[in-house]
Amino acid sequence: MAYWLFKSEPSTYSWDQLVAEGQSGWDGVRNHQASNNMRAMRIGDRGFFYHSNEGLAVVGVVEVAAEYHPDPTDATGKWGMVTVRPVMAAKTPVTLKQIKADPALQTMALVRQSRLSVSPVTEAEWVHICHLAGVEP
DNA sequence: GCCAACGTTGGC
DNA sequence: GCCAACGTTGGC
Repeated sequence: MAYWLFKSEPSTYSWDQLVAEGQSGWDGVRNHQASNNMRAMRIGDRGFFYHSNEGLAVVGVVEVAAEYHPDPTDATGKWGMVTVRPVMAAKTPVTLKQIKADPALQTMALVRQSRLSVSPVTEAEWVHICHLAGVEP
């Protein structure tokens, strides 16, 4: 199983909306690196849901419910998306500030490539952040 | 194929 | 609201 991190601006699409809807296509990604990360996802992979711009924290855990398939919002047919569903909310959101201050998390793509909206997370990073968030890895 | 101009993302 | 990082576009 692999681990990932999905960024979303809460004003555009929030954790609460995902919980309310039960699942969602991760549409709108128009960046090759982010798109390639989604291509590599398999059903059952887990990801952190991160609020960017406002909140600036990991707020929940999601699971990949459908692998890479066409993004209906893309008229060109070139881009795809995965479908995710919420697994559990973070008991304690893990802020970007915490992550940046944590020596064990400096190598995270979130820290090193701040503009990448879908990024990989290592197992060590996953376990570490789950502990900070108060959820079972 | 290079690079300047421009647009977007996202932290501060 | 500003600006750094970075991707894309278009002229040459």
